[in-house]
Amino acid sequence: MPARDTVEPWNRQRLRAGNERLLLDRLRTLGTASRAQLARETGLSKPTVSSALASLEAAGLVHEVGTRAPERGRTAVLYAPDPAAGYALGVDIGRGWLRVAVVDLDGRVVARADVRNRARASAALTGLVVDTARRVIGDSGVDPARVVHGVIGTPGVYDERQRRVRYAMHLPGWGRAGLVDRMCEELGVPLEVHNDANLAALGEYTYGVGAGSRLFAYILIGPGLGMGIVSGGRLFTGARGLAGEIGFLPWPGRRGPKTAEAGTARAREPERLEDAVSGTAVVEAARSFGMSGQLSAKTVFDAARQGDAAAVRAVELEGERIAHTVAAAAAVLDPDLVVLGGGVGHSVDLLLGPVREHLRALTPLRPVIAPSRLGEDAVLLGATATALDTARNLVFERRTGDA
Amino acid sequence: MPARDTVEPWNRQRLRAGNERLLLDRLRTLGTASRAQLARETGLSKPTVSSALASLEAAGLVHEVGTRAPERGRTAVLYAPDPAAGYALGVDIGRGWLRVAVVDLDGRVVARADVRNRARASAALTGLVVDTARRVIGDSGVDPARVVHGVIGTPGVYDERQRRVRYAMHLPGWGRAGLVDRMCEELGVPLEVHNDANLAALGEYTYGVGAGSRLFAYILIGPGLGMGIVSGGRLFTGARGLAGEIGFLPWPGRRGPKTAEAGTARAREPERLEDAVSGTAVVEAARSFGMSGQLSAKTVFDAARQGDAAAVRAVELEGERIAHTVAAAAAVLDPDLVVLGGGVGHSVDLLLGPVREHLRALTPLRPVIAPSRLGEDAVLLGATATALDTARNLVFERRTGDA
DNA sequence: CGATAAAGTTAAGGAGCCTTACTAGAGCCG
DNA sequence: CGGCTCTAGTAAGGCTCCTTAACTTTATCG
Repeated sequence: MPARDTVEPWNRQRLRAGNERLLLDRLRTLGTASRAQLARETGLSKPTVSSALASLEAAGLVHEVGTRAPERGRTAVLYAPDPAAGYALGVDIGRGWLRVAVVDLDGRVVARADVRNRARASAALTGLVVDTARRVIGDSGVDPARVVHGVIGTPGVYDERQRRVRYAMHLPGWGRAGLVDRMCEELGVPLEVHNDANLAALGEYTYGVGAGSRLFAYILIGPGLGMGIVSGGRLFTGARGLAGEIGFLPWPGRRGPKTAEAGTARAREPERLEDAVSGTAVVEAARSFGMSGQLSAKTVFDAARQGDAAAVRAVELEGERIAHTVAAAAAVLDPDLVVLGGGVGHSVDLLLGPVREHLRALTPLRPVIAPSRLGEDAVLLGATATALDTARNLVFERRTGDA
Repeated sequence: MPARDTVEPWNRQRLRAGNERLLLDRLRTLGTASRAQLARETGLSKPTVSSALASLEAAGLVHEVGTRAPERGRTAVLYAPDPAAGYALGVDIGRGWLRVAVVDLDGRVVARADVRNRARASAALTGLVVDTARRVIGDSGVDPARVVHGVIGTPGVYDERQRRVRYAMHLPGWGRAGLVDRMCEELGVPLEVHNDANLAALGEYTYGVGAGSRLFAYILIGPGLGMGIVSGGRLFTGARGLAGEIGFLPWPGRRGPKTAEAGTARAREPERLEDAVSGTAVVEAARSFGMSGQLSAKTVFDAARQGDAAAVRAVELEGERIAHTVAAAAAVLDPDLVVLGGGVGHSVDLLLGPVREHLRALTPLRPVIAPSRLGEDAVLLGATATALDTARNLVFERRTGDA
């Protein structure tokens, strides 16, 4: 496999930086450790560890946190990364809710807000995001200058060139150019934008059931349909960031490979897989099976739980369609785990059975299927996890500058 | 994105090795360069380049290859990597043909053989591989000890634990355990086994139309159906090496999402996508449309080229089914390029039109679709490219040992 | 033939790591 | 209680390898 990683020359400064980085990372995974312990674990000599750790402490990235007495011998001084050396911002812009959180470098949430998103225009939405973020940072008591990076999760894909979000049909006005730049400016925090399904996948990988999976897929079923793919701990985005846009999967409802010839397209089938699987599709299916009244995905699932025949059939159909989606993803990606989340997350217990059953009929590849553990928080936590990663890098790289 | 790369400490020796590596890699991409030029390009100082290059030369990895006079000033001494510092072996085990090639470190083929594979048992096949490989190495005039690594391409997936190839239905006896170990022993060359579609993808990426693609998919249509995925220059294999096993894609012929309810499974449709798209499926389709006689995929395509109505319909159907495959892959992976290869490679010109047309109806995502440039050689060249990469690493790492 | 420019070497200096040898502190044991 | 032993951490010296700067060599140009 070609493609090298590093292109920079390795001089002594890089050597030093590399070792400090190594120590800091090890300290983060261990939580707390003495110098002697770090020397044993990293393979560096004790003097080197002492001096590198002194640099890190001078930069404010690390500090003493107490002592520990070994079974015999001198008590060791323990060090730990300083969680307050920087903060990261996570934002989840959904159709119904706006969620914002600030986390410290340990990943702990220090402040959070969930507000209803009633914005119907771009200016209202950006204003709401900026105001809420300012309020959350204020609530946290953190110096705003210490918030070094932010990540926003949203439906659609951010186009770096045009500086706008594309394919975000459910958020009115959100596709205008320059919105993110303006928020970035007003908040004074560098912002990145990522697809919500991708972030949910990363969140579930970092804090939820995905931990340790070699390749896992997170299917986000809400107002829309999306999939996030995490491969070896990294997001898999495809050539243009559109990987996992499974709303576009070929779907017999649209124009089956065989019906093309005969021209016998069937009437009531939705045109796109997205419309067939998303939350609104459940409602439509329930209606076509005879349910009536004010329906939402939640009420249909609740009715199915009560044994309502039409609702049960709608849920069954939804399970079948999800199975189709999972089967396609399994054949192409070979995941060891598929997580179902999003709006239907609360009702995955009802769906798991039908999905697994139909999957048996569709394909011999059967990855483990599990419900989301983070539920509605997956996108937000994925955003903070991503921002956290960048923030840790930034704080480390700036360590020589000021402090 | 979490997951760090290096875990080892950076001491002085690693520093030196890293810089030598940097120089060697740069020399490989440039082909040939002077010391001053390398110093400018890598950012290392001239004395460092001189001394590191002297080490590499002492190890036999690099040598002088002449001089070049700049516009003004002293003539420069040019260096280049020594292609004879090691060799790599590539093997393509197909149902009809066995292909073996030996390449030098520059990737140039120094000897090659293509023989018919008539083996019908495991012993015959391993014997044929070993004999042919020995013969090719002999023909090349290369010291067998200098062949440091080999890669074998085959249908199916190699299971490291059970030490056998799985899912290779078209090769009788090839699934037995320990075969690869035995060949490795008899040849005295470390061997790896990879899926043929994966290697073809890598071959097409390295030497063919895939060059520079951020994410590209190679669909191998032959006796079977497979897909290789190259992401950022690296093979994407999924959790268990089964990524791209698109023979398992859900296919309405098997049991469409809708026919499940109505129970109106249609008669003549193949059960699995693999059977519907592979070369033999073209023959069956042609037959069902009225062609008769001794048919092969090639004869059907030839007849279509002549205007035979039944053959044209069969090709049309094949194009439609391939479009289904491409659409599924596009929605999940977002490739910027999809290459069609394998046995149908010669006839891709006939298929491209129908595939593109049906794709328009299936999905708004339309990656570039191109025919394979390497044709039947894709698997073999992918095998040599993969073996070459390992061989280069091995030769570099052994540089201090003997030489 | 001297000025200029580029390639490459030599010499001096320094950064950072390792090893060795030491000090500091804590428990155990006679 | 003093010495022994074991671990943590520090100090000094040495080694490797990189950089800077000056110098040599060799080519072209006026």
